[in-house]
Order: sequence, then structure tokens, then C-alpha cells
Amino acid sequence: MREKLSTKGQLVAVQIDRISNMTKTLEHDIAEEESIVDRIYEALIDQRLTPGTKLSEADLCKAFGVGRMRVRRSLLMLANRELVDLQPNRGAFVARPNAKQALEIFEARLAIEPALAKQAVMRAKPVHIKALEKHLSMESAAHAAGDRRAAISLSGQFHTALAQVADNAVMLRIVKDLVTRSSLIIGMFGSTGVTNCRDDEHAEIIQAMRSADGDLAERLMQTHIEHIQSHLNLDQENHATPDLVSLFKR
Amino acid sequence: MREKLSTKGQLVAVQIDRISNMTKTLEHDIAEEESIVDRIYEALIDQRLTPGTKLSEADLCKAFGVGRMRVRRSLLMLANRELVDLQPNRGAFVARPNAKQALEIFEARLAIEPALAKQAVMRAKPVHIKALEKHLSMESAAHAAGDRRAAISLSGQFHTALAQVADNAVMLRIVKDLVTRSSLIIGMFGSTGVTNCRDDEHAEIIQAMRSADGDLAERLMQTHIEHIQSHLNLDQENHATPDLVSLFKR
DNA sequence: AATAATAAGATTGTTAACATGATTGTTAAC
DNA sequence: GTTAACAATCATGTTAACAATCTTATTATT
Repeated sequence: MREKLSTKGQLVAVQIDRISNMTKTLEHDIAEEESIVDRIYEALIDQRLTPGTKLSEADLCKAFGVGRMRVRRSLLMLANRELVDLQPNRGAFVARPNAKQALEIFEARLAIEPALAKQAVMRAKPVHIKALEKHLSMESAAHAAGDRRAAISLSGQFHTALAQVADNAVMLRIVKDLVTRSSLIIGMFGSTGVTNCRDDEHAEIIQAMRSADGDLAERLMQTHIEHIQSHLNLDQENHATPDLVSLFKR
Repeated sequence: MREKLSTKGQLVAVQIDRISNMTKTLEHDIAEEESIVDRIYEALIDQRLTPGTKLSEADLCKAFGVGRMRVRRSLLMLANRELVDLQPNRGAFVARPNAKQALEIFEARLAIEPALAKQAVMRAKPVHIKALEKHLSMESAAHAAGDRRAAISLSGQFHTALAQVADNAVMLRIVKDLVTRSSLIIGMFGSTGVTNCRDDEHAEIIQAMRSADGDLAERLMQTHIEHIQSHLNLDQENHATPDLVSLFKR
């Protein structure tokens, strides 16, 4: 079976099963490193791994208790998704999206997610709404408790959860990648103090889902993503990997 | 430098360079197997490789004159994009999308490409329009000459060309994958006689671009994709990998 | 003292041999 | 004559040793 995800706050178990079956069937059957890749995904999403961090093969081998081959394949997969940067003879590093890429990613999200939200609303069954409500409550709780890490992770999961409700594995995959890369972007360009995803906007989308108003959900999602994007300072990147050369030359 | 693409009918050279630089910078630097992956992409798009075809490591080694490692990495990359199916201890096979996946892929295209077309129109410069017109003329020529393979390949390239005009590498990647998978789908569910992408619809989109009417282009792209989709028989799949068991039992 | 050259160490990339599992062909038994 | 078990062959998966490259430390020179 699929390894249990470390971050809490998933959809209900039934749905989890359906989803994991989905990806299980559709994807190749390299189950072992899927787990590794997933765990790195999570670490990227809740920013335990920040852009520029070196991912040495030896360290990952120890961390996951697997051979170099597995680690290598996992890194290649992540590089394919542009989540890590594979530099020849130098190693793997967590990707550092630049401003241009950040714009492109949010453009893509603006193109995809509103349409996805509409579909999700039109296909949502009561069980889905219940699951999203539960998710939302955990999200608010994390916000209230000031648990920034959990808040980020959960707010990201809200977006992928919509893809799951829409019952579209292809778009789920796309959105998952975009959300994960968004997490990297927030790490690099996000205003440190401000919380990124306002959960009340998530609540509004769920409300639109309750009233089965697809067009409303579409519009809400659009403004929601625009809000997230507006919290970025694409001009100045946060001093992760502080660019020592330019920093210390007078 | 990047290996020259075998299919003709690209955008103008200037743009090509910009694009390849784009992907060059953004992606990992494993240049060697990028070439292999690209060539398999092309073979998938113009249906020299049909769904279900076995891609044995030894054959690919001979075909490309590289070691098993390179081939293995290339196959893993393709598997990540769900273009090949990696079966443990059995080998790699060209993916055979099922009806559900076909629906999902076209849903995704309907969500993304209309918005992308709008952006492309809004950002198009004269040089882009010229390039697209040239592309279109080659497309019509292929249609007129009855060169089905070239026609398919070129009509797919039209869609990725729009992503290039929109100047969004992220969406370019996504659309490229979706278009390639669409080619597999057409191979499996397409009515054999009918030509899939009507180039006159491409022409209309270019016309909308000339008049800088983004909303029109958006609508045109939507109906265009719907037309492509309507030419599929998702009920009965084309007898690629003829399903011998069900075929020969009386 | 600062810089450059050099050498040692560590990390990544590649290759080849080996192990594992699947497929096919053969043989034996019913 | 058909089926089932077994053996041989082939393809894939894994491991480990080796080669190449980068990084860092040391040394010598200016």
C-alpha cells in the first residue's frame, strides 16, 4: 500500500483511496521511488526544503535507506517536473524559480484552476463537500494556531483537492506540480510576514460549491489566485542562498 | 547545439532559438537524452510509434547508438509524462490511453488552450503572425498532398506554436504533453478516414490574431478542440494491439 | 600577507558484471 | 492429443567497482 502521508489534513479516507488508485493505475509501477518523490514533494510544499538546497545523493540514500540508483531515479523525476535542478557533475539542487518563471506559473494557474474549480463544483457530491469542509476547518485551525508550515501545506492541498473532486487525474497532476512550484516561489518572493492563501477565500469557493454555482466558483478562484500572486514581490527575491558573491563585494 | 528537428514546419529561426534557449535554461542539463526523448516525442506525434508498441532497451540502444543507461533514463522521462508505460520486469510500452484518460486530457486542453490562445493573441507581434501563416501554408499543403503523417504532425505543432507565441514555457510544456498524448488518443480512438485537425479552424484563429481579438480566439480554440474531440469514438478503440484473446475466441 | 598553483578528498557519472524475473520451447504424464 | 510441469533463453533490474569532475585544503611563490 501507499505509504501514509506525513502531513495530516487529507480528504476522507474513501476519497484518498480512490485517488491513490487513480494515480496507481495511470502511472508507471515504480512504487518504491514514488514514495521518495512524494516525500520530497511534501518537504517542498511545506518549505522544509527551500530553493537552492543541495540534495546530495549520499544524504538522500541515508535519509530514505535506499541505494543510489533509487535516489538517482527520484531526482530525475523531480528534475523532470522542474522541482530540482540537475547540474552536471555538481549535483541536484532544489529549483530556484526566477521571476519570469513565477509569472508563467501563475499565468498557467489562472488559465487552469478557475476552469477546474467550475468542473469540481459541477461534479461535487455531498461527500466531497463534507470532506472539503473538514479540510477547511483544519486549515483555519492551523492559521489560528499560527502554524505557518501546516497552513501552507493545507492551503496547497485545498487546490489539489479540487482537482480530485473534479475527478480528473491529468489536471490533478498538473495542478499538483504548479502548486508545488508555487510553494518554491513563495519561498523566494513571498512577503515573509503575510500568510499566503487566505482561507476565507477557500471558504467562499466551498460556499459556491454548496449552491452549485460553477461560474461563481470560477470567478472566485480567479481572484483567489490573483490575490496569492499579489502577495509576491517579484522584483526582489528573498535572500535564500544569499548570493554571497554579490552580497560581500563592496 | 540542439539536434535539428526532423519534422519540418517550425516557426522562424529567431523564435526557435529563443524557445530552445528557454527550455535550455529552465530544464536540467541532460542534453544527450533530451535528444532521444525529443525524437521519440516526434515519432509518437506523427504516429510512427503506435500505442502498445514495445520499446525494448536493446533496440533503442541500437537505434540511437547509446548505452543502456541513457535509454533507461529516457524511458523514465517518457514514463513520467505518461507517454510510455513502464511495466516492472516486462519492459517499456507506448502508452495506451483509455477512454477515461482521453476525456481527462481533452478536458484539460479545453481548460488550458483557449486561455492560452487568448494570451497568444494579445502578445503576438507581426513576426509571430508571419511565422504562423507560413506554418499554416505548410499545413494546408500537407493536407492537399494527402500526407497524413505530416498533416498530423504540423497540426499538433500549431498548438504548441501558440504556446510559444504566448511566451510561456510552463504552458508550452503542458500543452506539448497534452498534444502528444492526444496523438496517441487519435491513434486509438480516431476515425481512420477523417482528418483530425481542420486547418481552416487554425486559419480562423490566425485571423483573430490579426485583428487582435483575444476573446474571439479563445472561443475559436474552444470549438476547435471540441471538434477534434468529436471525431473520436471513445466507445470502440482501434485495434492497435489487437487484444488477441477477445479477437480469436469465437 | 595574499594569490596562484597543486594535490588530496569527495561527489557524481559510467560501465560492466551479476541477479531476478518473464517468456518460450520442450518433455513427460495423463 | 492435450495439458501441465520443467528447463532454457532472453530481457530487465540491481549492485558494485571504476572513471571523471568538482571542491577544498595545502603549499609555494610573489
